[in-house]
Amino acid sequence: MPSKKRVHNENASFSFVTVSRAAPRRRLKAVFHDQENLLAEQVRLVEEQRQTQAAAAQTAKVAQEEAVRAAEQSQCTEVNERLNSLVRAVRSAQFTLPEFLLQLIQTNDRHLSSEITCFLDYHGPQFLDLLYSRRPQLMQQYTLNAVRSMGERESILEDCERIAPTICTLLRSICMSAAPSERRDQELVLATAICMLVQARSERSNISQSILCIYLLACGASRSLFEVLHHAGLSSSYSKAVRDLRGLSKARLEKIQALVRERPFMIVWDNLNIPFRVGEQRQDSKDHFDNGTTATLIPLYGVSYGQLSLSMKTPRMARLPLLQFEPGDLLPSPTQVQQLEDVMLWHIEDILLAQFPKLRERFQDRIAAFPHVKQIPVHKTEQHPLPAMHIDESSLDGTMEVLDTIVNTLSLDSDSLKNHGVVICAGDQLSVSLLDKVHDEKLTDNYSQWTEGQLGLFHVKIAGARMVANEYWGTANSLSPWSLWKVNSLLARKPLSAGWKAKALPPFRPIWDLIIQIMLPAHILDAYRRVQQDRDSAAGGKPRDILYENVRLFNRDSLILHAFGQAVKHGEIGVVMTILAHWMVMFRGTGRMPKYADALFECLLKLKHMHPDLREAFLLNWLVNLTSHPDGFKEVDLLQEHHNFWAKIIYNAKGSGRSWDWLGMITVAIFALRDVLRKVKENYKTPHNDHLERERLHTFTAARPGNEFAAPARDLITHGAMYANTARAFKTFRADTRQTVNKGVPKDVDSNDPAAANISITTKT
DNA sequence: ATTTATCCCCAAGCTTGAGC
DNA sequence: GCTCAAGCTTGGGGATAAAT
Repeated sequence: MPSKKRVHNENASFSFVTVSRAAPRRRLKAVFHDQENLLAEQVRLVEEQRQTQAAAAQTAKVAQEEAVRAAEQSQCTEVNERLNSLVRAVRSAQFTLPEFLLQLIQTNDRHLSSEITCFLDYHGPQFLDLLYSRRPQLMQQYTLNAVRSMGERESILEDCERIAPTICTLLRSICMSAAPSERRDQELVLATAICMLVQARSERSNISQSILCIYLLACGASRSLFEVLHHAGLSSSYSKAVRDLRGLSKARLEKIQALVRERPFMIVWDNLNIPFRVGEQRQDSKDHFDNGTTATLIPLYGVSYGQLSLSMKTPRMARLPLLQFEPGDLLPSPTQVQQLEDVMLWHIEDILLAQFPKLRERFQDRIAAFPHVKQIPVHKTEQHPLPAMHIDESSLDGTMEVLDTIVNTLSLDSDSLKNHGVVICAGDQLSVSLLDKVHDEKLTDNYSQWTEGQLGLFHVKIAGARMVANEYWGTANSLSPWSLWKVNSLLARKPLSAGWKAKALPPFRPIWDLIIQIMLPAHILDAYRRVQQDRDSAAGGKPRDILYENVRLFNRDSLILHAFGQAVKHGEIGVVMTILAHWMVMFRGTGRMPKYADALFECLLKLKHMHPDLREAFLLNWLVNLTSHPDGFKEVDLLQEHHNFWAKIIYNAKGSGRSWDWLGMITVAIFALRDVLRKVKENYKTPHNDHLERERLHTFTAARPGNEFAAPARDLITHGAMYANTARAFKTFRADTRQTVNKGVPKDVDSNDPAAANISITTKT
């Protein structure tokens, strides 16, 4: 026991030693002899004393409590006595007790009523607390009902009917015609009119006007429109609208700042380009791009606060992102190959059944379930957009500035960051690789300690679609009976530029629609018509049917693309990973997409070696679901792109006059374009086109006409698998084997010359 | 030419204190 | 303890300078 030890020490040191007259030796010895006994005795005495004191304190305390209890008792009996006498008085006044209480509260006697009002003002909460502690369930039920009835009181018209029945009847008789209109909700007009009248009476009752002015602001109404509607009484003034919006965003930001202190979160950012174009360029007004960055904060699903501690990240020791990898990591594993095959087979069947719903109905119980690997449970993701930053994130400095600004916006310091743990940062390939490069900036804060890059799956999907489109695009205007170009022009769709040689990247939407919506279902339906008997036609010295090979490869690759899109939609993150493992090889095979191939390789290997908790969080939050529908998942970076889309509309509406005019024109065009696109989709959704059948594309044909015009497509998996055989493969992820050797100063050189100090680098083999 | 920020004024509502 | 009015606060509107 520490206390005993302290006693021991104190007593042991309690001896005086005088230098001038030393104690007699024998006496000293005796003391020494007895010292242990003496100490034990002293310890015993001190302990005894302490016990007596404690006992005395205990008795005193008990006595005091006793007294208090007695006092309480007597007070209680006294109070009870008084209460009883009161109740007797009440009864003698011909009241029952409940009657008395209710009447007391409802009394209209001036003085009594005032007292009751005062009582409720000062002791109301206490009174309610007492009621609650007496009958919790009753009070809960009551509160719930009260809140519910408050919520129901939303209809303005109902309130009006109650408060001002005469005016309501009057207005109704004016605006309601005998025959109710089909196209117009007259109640709505009535409610609006009442709101306007009420606001004219008191400018403080302006809820409907406030809502309308926010709406106008979001639509990008001009200031003059605001003026007109405001003076008409339909909306509030422009300055109020701006004030409200500012208040709204301030409140949102405060909410986010509170949120990041109690919930784990991830951040996604993307750059936002707003073109400002002028009709006639002048020295002081030219076309220019405004580069900015928008970010969104997403609370993590399935992770508790502080669970992703910073220690889960292994410290980065080298400039290059070094990875430990084995031969098995270079290709998809056999399980993954099997998974992909299952998924592809399931999708082939699903596409057939989607075209013939009656078939699905008929064989309802015999349709196999989707081969699940690892699915994100259905949940609803919250999203909190952060203020747009006028920073160009596509540079190292910009990325650091973005991170700093976000941390400032969230008012996080190093302590709260430490409490929160690892922050997952999502973005496109460029953002993630920049984030990775920021890691070796030693001078500033070490961002790598608390960030984890997450490759955006939407951009991977775009890359995958481009790969398929470019590989099977063929040559424009060639006579080959099948190529993506051929199909595109047969369907009279908008001419595109694709293929590996094309200068511009193919637009994503049109090629996705072409491949997934139109060609894949058509091919599968056509292939179902035939039983494939031919095997690899290229084997041996047989003549090659290049078109047949192309179509088969295309079917495989587009099916993978389709499976990826579906897996994303349903939150099937296991299948997504499987496909990524395949695409990693296929991107290599193209020879033109090294960045995405590297990014996927790095991403998958990082995931393999990641701390299990962090990996789970990473995977569960790789996709978001804003609707909580089972098929409502989407990629995190797509969400950000959608934000940018809206930001552009709203921001541009408030830009300077020129851009406003310009954007006004564009937005009109966007809707027109979208309508056209929809129409095209509707018309071509189930293309009944016998081109595939006529050309017998899904059959091996030895001497096919037009074969000589077809450009053979590569089997991207085969090509990609060969990449690892090259000398410089994966060089980004391997440590630099060169070592520095100090060879000293050569003898024939002046040793005072610092430039002569020769350190040479040799390669160790 | 238009938006945005700021200042000033006004009206409604709330608080406080005097008078009854 | 109630009523009423003065004073204070808040929110809204309008004008105008600054910015774009």
